[in-house]
Amino acid sequence: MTQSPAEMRVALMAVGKRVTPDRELLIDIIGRNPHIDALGIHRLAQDSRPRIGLATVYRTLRLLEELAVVEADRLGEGHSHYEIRGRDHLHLVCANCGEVLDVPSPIDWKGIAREHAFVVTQSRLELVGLCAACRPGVADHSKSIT
Amino acid sequence: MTQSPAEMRVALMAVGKRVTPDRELLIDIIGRNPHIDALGIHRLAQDSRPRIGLATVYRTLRLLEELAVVEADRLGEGHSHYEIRGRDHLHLVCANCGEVLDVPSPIDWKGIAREHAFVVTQSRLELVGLCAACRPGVADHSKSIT
DNA sequence: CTCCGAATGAGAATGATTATCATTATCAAA
DNA sequence: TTTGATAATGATAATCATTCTCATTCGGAG
Ligand SMILES: [Zn+2]
Ligand SMILES: [Zn+2]
Ligand SMILES: [Zn+2]
Ligand SMILES: [Zn+2]
Repeated sequence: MTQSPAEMRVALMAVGKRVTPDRELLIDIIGRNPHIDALGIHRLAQDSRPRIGLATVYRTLRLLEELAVVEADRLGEGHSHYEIRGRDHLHLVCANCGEVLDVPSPIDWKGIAREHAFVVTQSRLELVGLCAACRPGVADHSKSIT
Repeated sequence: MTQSPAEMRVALMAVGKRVTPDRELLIDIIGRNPHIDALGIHRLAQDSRPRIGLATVYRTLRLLEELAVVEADRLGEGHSHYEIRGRDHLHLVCANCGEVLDVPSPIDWKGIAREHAFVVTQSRLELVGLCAACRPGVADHSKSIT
């Protein structure tokens, strides 16, 4: 359940997919930028490969999700953010500035799964609120709530 | 942080919004059908008020979300599902049949919040996996994964 | 009853994501 | 290396959920 940019190569080959330059670049970008979104990935990718299309970004993201190499989270916004699948953790999402804190997961989902005869394959946990910098009384950071 | 179809009336009036027949009907439907989606709500609403528009459903959902009367969850799918805000709980979402189990939340987010100087206003917790009926080796239920 | 702002319905617009299709890249066999 | 089969890609159209617009209707204060 843990992946690294290098292990992706194995995951791809395991299902007969090619390890292309595009795919190596994209997984590398995601690895270096936790919680980045599709457009952000595309923008960064174009620095190295100007002709890469947005469709390839989405296609690759979906493929890597299916291979359980990356995972998507909505993080309170209307689109997805991606990160390499790693240690189980939850997200503290600031509703004001968008800051996302990764916190070790306090959930014993093995126990919960056992208790409910449920096979857990994925956990999405997020707490939305205000980060220290955005506490009431502090000047706006960026994406203020209307 | 807990609401009932009746309390909505108070919440609406508190911010100068009207308690219309549409709104009463919609909140009632959501109350009776946990984890229902916008189209489902619209379909049921039309039984009582054939002329109600989908826009009204979405407008009302957004309003009730802002008033913290209902909350939305993605539940693994590409659209939102709604339920009345009640006891803090997490969702066990079956990736195969779509079944959603509500489980009391095992998360001490007060402690987490304190620890990270974070003011938590909302928690979205879900575990995706396979329910008892969909365990490997069991015949398909409905929405099988491709 | 009359007036005005709130609420609604119908449909256009938007934004994210996916599908299509013609073209290009890859890799193995000849 | 050339060829041929197949996977991957780019450009763009299509989809899907949700939001917006605006003309019309509704509801309640006066
Ligand atoms: Zn903040
Ligand atoms: Zn994270
Ligand atoms: Zn199931
Ligand atoms: Zn629930």
